[in-house]
Amino acid sequence: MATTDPTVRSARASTSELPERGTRTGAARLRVAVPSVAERVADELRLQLAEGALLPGARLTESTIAEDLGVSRNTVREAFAELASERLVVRHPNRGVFVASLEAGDVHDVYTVRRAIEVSSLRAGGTPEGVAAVRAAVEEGKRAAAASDEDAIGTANQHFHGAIVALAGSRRLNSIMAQVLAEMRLFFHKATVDAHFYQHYLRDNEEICEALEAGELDRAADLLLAYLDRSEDRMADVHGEAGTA
Amino acid sequence: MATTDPTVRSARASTSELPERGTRTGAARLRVAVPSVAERVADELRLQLAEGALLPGARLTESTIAEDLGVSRNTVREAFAELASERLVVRHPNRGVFVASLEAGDVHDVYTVRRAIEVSSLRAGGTPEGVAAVRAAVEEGKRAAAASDEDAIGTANQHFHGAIVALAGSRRLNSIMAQVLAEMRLFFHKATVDAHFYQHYLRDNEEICEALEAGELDRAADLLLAYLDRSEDRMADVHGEAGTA
DNA sequence: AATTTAGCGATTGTTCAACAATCCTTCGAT
DNA sequence: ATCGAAGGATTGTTGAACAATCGCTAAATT
Repeated sequence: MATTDPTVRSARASTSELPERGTRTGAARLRVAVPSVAERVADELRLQLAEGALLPGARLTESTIAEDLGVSRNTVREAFAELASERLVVRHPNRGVFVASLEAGDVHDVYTVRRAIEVSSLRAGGTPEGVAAVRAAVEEGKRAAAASDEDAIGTANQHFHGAIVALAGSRRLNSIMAQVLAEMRLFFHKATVDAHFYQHYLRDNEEICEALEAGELDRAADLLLAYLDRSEDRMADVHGEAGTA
Repeated sequence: MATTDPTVRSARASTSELPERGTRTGAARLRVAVPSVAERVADELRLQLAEGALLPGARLTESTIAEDLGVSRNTVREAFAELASERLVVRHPNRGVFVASLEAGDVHDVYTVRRAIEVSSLRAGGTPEGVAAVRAAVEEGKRAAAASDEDAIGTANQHFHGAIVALAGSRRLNSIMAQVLAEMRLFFHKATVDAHFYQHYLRDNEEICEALEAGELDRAADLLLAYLDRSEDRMADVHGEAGTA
């Protein structure tokens, strides 16, 4: 059992104060929608989550975060509500919130969502710009591979799948996909994958992209489906499978 | 433009106090997870939303709801955050939260999500119990039709589609579908449909169910897809189409 | 010695009261 | 009639307070 220690790396955001919001002396020049403090707190936590400053299982203490970020506990609470709705964090009533961690079952669950959303979106075909975005993500991945930039390869891969979902042109699907990708990112920190983990992806992505560009949607969809299945297997391996039930 | 009047029916929950939670004198017999006050507030609002006590576009004033439900403004705020994450309510910064309403574009968007999720789930086939649940929803609809119970027919229809998604056995897909259905329910209040609106559904549902039971997943999926397309068209009609963009 | 019990400290859940910021409206000036 | 300046109302955020609950430690019981 790779159960993460709940006390590991409890939120010590040290001096990471919230970015000032320009003190607003010179009047809001544009109706740019200034994010509320609660949102900025959520953003900050999301960031720390994404870059692995907060590991799965870590406990987030309200008062600590409130102090570190210089906001009220109540505001932190609202931020928690947001993160919880995104499944990035789990609330244990009366015990606190903890950084979420994908269990074996969750991996399969997440891939079930991805299969549904990505395949359906790909079948939509999308606009030429949409297809171009997919192609761009493929190239981004190739460049990252050429530079042997592990992190960039992973990012490019997420861009690729994000671009596929974007083909459907649905706000809701996009936001669902964004959440799923955020969840997976969380998981990847536990599973620091080695170089060739992503290498396979690059070829697959390109092949899918080519089929898409050629308008062979069925073939593209089949390829994507196969890719997702393989990817899930690999993820399950990394995690240490325990009977998906 | 059927723009709903923002002041219409602002939350006057009158005497709808929150249901007491047993005062907890006799110690919690089971670890039944007592929902927090914020959750109960969200539940109450969700209920009023579902039964049309709060119409789309209506404004929800923090202080009013706090008083009516006998809770603090801060707690109402947390409830709002939850509802907003479910898209049942929209936050206009510094202006308040309003009951969400589906615009023309949203209808298409919602159906895009449904096509992705429902078709994919149906293709999974599911367990015998899952299929039985689908069948049960069909029968429920028939009974409701026999009794000419408009409301019950609609409910049965939602059960039917919920059961289809449940075939995939994915927590996440289920919760996504639940949200989508909640959004649609919201919309239906604006579009009080006439009797034969649902009548067509019953035949379709049964046909899909039969294909599913026969193991003809591809055919079932095609039927479902066609159904969703037709349903979207009808919804768009009711709404008063304005060019889906 | 092992197990249960009781008590303690810490943290969450919730309330309350205050104040700044912002928006909408109304009124008044031009 | 148009524009701009108060005014009022509501949201956004804070800080402090207190009850409820949890986990742990130490005492008490068998």
